Amino acid sequence: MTDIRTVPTLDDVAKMAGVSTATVSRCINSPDRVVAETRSRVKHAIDQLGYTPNFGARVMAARRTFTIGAIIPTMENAIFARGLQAFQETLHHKGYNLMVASSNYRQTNEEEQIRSFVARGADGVLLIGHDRDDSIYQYLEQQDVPSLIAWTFSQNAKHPSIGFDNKASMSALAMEVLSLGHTELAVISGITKGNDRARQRVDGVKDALMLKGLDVERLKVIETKYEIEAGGDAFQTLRSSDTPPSAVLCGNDVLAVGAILRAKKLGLKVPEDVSITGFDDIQMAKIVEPNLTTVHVPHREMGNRAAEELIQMVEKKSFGSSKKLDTSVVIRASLGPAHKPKLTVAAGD
Amino acid sequence: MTDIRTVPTLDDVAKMAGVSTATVSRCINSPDRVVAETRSRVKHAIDQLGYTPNFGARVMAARRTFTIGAIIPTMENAIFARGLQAFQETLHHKGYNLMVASSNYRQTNEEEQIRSFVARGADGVLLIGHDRDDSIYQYLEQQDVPSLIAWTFSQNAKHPSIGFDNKASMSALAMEVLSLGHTELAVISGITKGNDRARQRVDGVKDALMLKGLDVERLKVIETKYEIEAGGDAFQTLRSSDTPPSAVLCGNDVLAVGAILRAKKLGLKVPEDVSITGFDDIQMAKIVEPNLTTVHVPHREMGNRAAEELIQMVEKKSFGSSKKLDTSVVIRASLGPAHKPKLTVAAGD
DNA sequence: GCTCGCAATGCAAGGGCTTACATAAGGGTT
DNA sequence: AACCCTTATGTAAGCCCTTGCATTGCGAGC
Repeated sequence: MTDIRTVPTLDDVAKMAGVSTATVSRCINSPDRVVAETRSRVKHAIDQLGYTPNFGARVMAARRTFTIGAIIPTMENAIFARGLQAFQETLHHKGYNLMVASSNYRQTNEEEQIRSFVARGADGVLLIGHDRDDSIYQYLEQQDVPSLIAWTFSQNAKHPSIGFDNKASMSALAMEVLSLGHTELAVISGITKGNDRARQRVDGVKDALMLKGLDVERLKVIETKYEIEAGGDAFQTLRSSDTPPSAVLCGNDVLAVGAILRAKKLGLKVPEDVSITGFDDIQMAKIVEPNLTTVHVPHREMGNRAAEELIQMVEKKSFGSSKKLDTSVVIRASLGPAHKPKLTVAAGD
Repeated sequence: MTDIRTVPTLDDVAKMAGVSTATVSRCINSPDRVVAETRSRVKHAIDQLGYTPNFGARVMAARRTFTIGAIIPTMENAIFARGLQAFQETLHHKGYNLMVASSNYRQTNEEEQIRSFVARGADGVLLIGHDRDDSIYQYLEQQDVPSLIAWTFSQNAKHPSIGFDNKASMSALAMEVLSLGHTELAVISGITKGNDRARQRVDGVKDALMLKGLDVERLKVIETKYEIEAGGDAFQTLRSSDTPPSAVLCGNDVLAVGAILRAKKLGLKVPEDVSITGFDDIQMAKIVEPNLTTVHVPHREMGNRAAEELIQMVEKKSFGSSKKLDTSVVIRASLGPAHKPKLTVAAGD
């Protein structure tokens, strides 16, 4: 009956349980260092008082926030949403909270967000892709905040990453396309500047062409925003060239869906008149008609593993190890054999 | 040349600028209380040292974290992802960070997450929908953490909300359906337990039936998870009844897409054989074939406004005011006039 | 010229927790 | 029985800011 109406502190719990604050703290943070009987006494007191540790004090004393920051291009793209969902689930499981910010594919935004997270005491940060200014990595190192890169994987990068090989995956897909006799290929890519994933996907197509002994120079590449409409516009541009491609490989499913919709609008049949492929295998791929041939990426697994690895790095102060996840080419109706369209193109202009 | 290799603190800045720590603090937090000349001196010192305020200490002293928590059912549904994206953007704009957790439509999870966020010192929390145990609201009140509810709106609820009228919106859609002559309606709903939004949508359909003088009892309602496959299964169940519905209204677009895909798989034509509608107007609605008739919801606006309102509540300690946003029925190809399937009566009686 | 008020700044008290180190108690060993 | 080691717990020193109150300095009003 002393202080009614005030938030209980460690001290209160300690007094109630007849132990020191250190013991209470240990009960909470490393229970095995306290004998069972004491522990139960403390627990009882905690319940009685409805005690919750004060976050600020804890952060200050422990120099940890149990918070992980993730900076992704946008939550609106299903692939990030899905991976992030998995990431958060694992984080939560291990007692961490997730802070999220989005960069909108802008490096300056990303940098600002990183600094903001560090200032907010994030124990670690998850970043997408390797491409960014070196000063940011230095900053993170100087501030002693571990970072892990996801949605891509590269063996020889300086920083640990968990993801897949964008180049090889795209190359595998392109090989499938080429094996169907297509020779006139085009790529609708996302903006490659500052986006190694987009760049690698384009490179993957080039790899395949080289492997088949085809002329890489003839590959048409259009870069545009990752939006449905943009994909459609790019497709239309490609079609209106003198030598319209018989197969269009898109940098992701969103662009591919845009291309398919536009193709249909132009009166083209997919894949009879033109084959179209995507990348990511999001839900839409199985909804659009024809269903989209694409590269399947294990987004959830990536999110889960990224969380585990990052926590390792935070807790064990390990440097972090990279992990490559497998992707698979999923052949669906949007890809068909090449027919030389001759001059039967109905659309055009 | 004293302590090399250590993170600079307020003290260091103060010494360097030749002022007290209080002045430095004021420079950062309320610059107008410091004279310009001093301010610039301090700024200079901050830059020189690369000083960043220590988060923990700051939280502890100021009793604020500038962090807002949002607990949503799942990031994987585009409607939450999109709203959340907007929410985060506005938050960031105003100097707040976003913490995210997902409940997977489970109340117990949600409660745990709420407590976790409060313990982590969230300045406010964003919740989805009204349905939850009263004890949670009490807890939030007792802990003095303001909360705002989104994705729904109800005038007379005890708690402030920003969203739309699920019931009226669905009712408006149902009226459109009924006006096309459909009499045999069915609903594929999300699980309504603990989900007022789902419940209200079903109620909206019932409202419309009553308004038209039709028998509400005859409305078939199936509840299932918000997943494509589940929507398909539910559709199939409905079709296999003795009196298959001529129009199926789905609780959201995901279910509707599932229903459409399954309908096609079963050899049915949409909307000739059966009309199908959704709710939310996500991207998929315009991709699935036929395009989906649905209710358009201003997700981004909702996210932005929710952020503004919640910050108001946090900073001004205001109770928070509710705001209803407008939705609109979007008629697309998946909805057509009723034909009595067997005894082909012309529509429009 | 003196007093008063106000603006700018300084002083120093917390704020609640973690953890290195100190102490105490118990048990095994010789 | 003396000794040492281990285990359980206590003591108290931070951790680094914010902010109420105190102090100083200056111009205006009388």
